[in-house]
Amino acid sequence: MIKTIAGTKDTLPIEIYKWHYLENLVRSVMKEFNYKEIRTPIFEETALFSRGIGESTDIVSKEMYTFMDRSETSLTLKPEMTASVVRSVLEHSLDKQQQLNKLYYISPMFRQERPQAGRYRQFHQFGAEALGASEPSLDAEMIILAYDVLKKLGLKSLDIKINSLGIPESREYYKTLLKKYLSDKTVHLSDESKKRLDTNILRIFDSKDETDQKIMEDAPLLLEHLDNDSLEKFERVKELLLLAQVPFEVDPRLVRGLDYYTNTTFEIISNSVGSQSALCGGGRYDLLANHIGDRNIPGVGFAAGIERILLACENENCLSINDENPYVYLIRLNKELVKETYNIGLKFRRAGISVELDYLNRSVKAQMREANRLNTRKALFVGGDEYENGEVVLKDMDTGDQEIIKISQLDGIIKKIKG
RNA sequence: GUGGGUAUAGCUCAGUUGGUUAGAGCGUCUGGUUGUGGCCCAGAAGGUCAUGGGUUCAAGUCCCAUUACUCACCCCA
Repeated sequence: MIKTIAGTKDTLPIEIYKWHYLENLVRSVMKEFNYKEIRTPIFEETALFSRGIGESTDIVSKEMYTFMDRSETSLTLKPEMTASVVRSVLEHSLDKQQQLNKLYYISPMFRQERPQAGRYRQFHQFGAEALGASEPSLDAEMIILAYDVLKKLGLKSLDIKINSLGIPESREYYKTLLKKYLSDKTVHLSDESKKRLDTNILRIFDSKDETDQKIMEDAPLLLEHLDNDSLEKFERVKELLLLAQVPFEVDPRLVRGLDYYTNTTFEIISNSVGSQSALCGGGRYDLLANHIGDRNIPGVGFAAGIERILLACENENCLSINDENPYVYLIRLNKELVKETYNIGLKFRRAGISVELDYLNRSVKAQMREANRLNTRKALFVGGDEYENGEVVLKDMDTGDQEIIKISQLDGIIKKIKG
């Protein structure tokens, strides 16, 4: 038997309503904030990601699905969306048509990691990117936007962590301070962290190793060494979050893995999922456009993991009601009336009312059981004396009440149901 | 890439110190008097006990290998 490959999964009909619900919610919140949807190809030239995300990152160095096509071009399935969106804005000069572009997406992403709870090789993200302004109001808007979606789903145990990485100049200076601080402690660091000394020293803060954490407790913090402009922007982000009544905590240790971040970074964490607890992450990337293109476009954005969010919803019992069932089930009382029943069903369907009926030649009892299983609101009986008299019987499945309706009045009934 | 766990019906799982024909609940299907669901009752279908080897008179059960799944590390959504 051929099965799905590791780290991918089928989303079966029984659970699809959750995805529809989440997707609809995302679209409506995005509309409230005036973000426009953008769709980009599932694969891009490899160079876009290696340059945009950063050669030294884990994503680029070991997690990308990269392959050659027949013309020997190196292609990569998108591992994240920001680089693609920025590429698209540059390519179509959206930044020249209007100064600020507010964009959102819902899309699959691909990373070749070892799968575990809340981590898949094909996974799905929704997210937003605002390109063309470095105003802190947009940084705050990203956090508010993401938080509103999660809140509207009914999620409770959410922690928002924010930090500022400042600008490269102050960050470089700070790195020398950190190196100096660690210089006499290097031997005590974990092997992983020793490697980070050269590749990405900031990420030693992320280490889960206990001795590492102890060492880092007294380390100098980037937040204490920001330039004045970055500090002021960070203050404004915090002000706006307070005003929006979005709870957050400043986490000076929050260091995101991607190279392109400047100033604001943030993460939304849930403690009702497994160890992959980040539902959402994002930040500002004012330098990215220049990296992959020919001009500067300041930007800020976030990405949220749909599988993780749905997992959290499951564990917190949100989204438990599936309302994607047909409205009425047609019960065929006499076997000879197959065509007639089918035709009445078609009438409902073409009028925009969702209908199911029997395709298996089953007994009336079996048809009723099916109607009950589907949880339809009504059952409509076609056949017997009533049908001979030009009538059908409409039964309410909750109350059990039945009423006799002239077939000639069916159009009116349909109108009433729709109204 | 590293480490732990698991593998018996469509799903969730029992299966004793190895011992006849492998079980339950849920789900599915049929029926419980002409044409009416849920609850209840009766019945039916459904299994290469992951795969391959080994030990034994005898293996779902013990041993080894393989594969798959799963959780965690690294990192991330």
